[in-house]
Amino acid sequence: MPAAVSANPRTSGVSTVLRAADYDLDATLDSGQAFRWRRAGEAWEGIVGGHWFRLRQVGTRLEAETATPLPASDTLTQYLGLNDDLTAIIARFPPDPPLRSAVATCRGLRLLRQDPWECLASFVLSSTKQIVQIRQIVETLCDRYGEPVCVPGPGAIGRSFPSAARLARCTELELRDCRMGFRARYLRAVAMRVAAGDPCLTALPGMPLEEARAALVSLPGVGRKIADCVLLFSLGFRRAFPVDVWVMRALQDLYFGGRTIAQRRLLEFTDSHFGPEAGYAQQYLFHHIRMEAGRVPRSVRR
DNA sequence: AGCCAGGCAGAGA
DNA sequence: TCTCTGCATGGC
Repeated sequence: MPAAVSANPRTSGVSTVLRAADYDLDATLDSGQAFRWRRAGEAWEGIVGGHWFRLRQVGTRLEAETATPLPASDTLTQYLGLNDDLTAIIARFPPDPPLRSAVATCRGLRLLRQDPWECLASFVLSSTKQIVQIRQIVETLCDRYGEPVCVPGPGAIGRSFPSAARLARCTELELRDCRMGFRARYLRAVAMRVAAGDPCLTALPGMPLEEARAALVSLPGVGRKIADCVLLFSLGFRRAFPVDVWVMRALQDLYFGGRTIAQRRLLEFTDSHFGPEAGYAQQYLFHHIRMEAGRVPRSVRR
């Protein structure tokens, strides 16, 4: 990926320009995969690999500003899924009307490749929480237990997502104080397991899907749905298909004529119907229905 | 004011 | 194997 690098006197960091054809940064960063990105005018600000970034998309140009000299140049490219061949991926979707409609609306949406620990911990916090609330909890957790990160501006400071080892040293009460309720016990237990290397998250991508999923589900507070989020959003398992309440309803409405379907049958369906890029299909469906819901007042929805 | 949120675990049938 | 319930908290 060719990148023009230039000094940026305002931030004493640097700016990079990446090519981002067939890419939708807004959809990608606002589709419930990651919880720390926040809008800053036309741009998005967040932290990847311990480095602060400000991202702005202008057409097929993706401008990335950092506060310090750039980390390895492909860090961001990997994270943002810029190298995914979206045309080939979408060509592998089953040609059904719901997916066509989702692609027509959200084309350019990508799967992120997040840090596995941050992804796992964030989704442990996600159960029966709205996305806005997950964001709040994660921010509090970072403010209190993350490591300082350079950001532009005098006296400003950012925080990394706290490591498993750091959170393993927290008491359940300290975690509860971050407003995460009953999830505190799970987060603490998961942090202790991961800090002890059981499972070793970086070893999971080399395993078969079922095996990696089983390793994640063995963690307290991690079931099929959260495991699939981690498999899909951080470990590169593109067949993983997280089914949350939204996707459940959408699948029943769009593929089963509104009838309620047993969880078992639904998983058999998603496994067989959506093919090798099932995870991408899932994310298109999820983002699509969430955008539609956003435009309709709650009172009009079912 | 009440319903529900990118669920999971344990109990009981 | 399936269904039901408790769990903390806050947006809408």
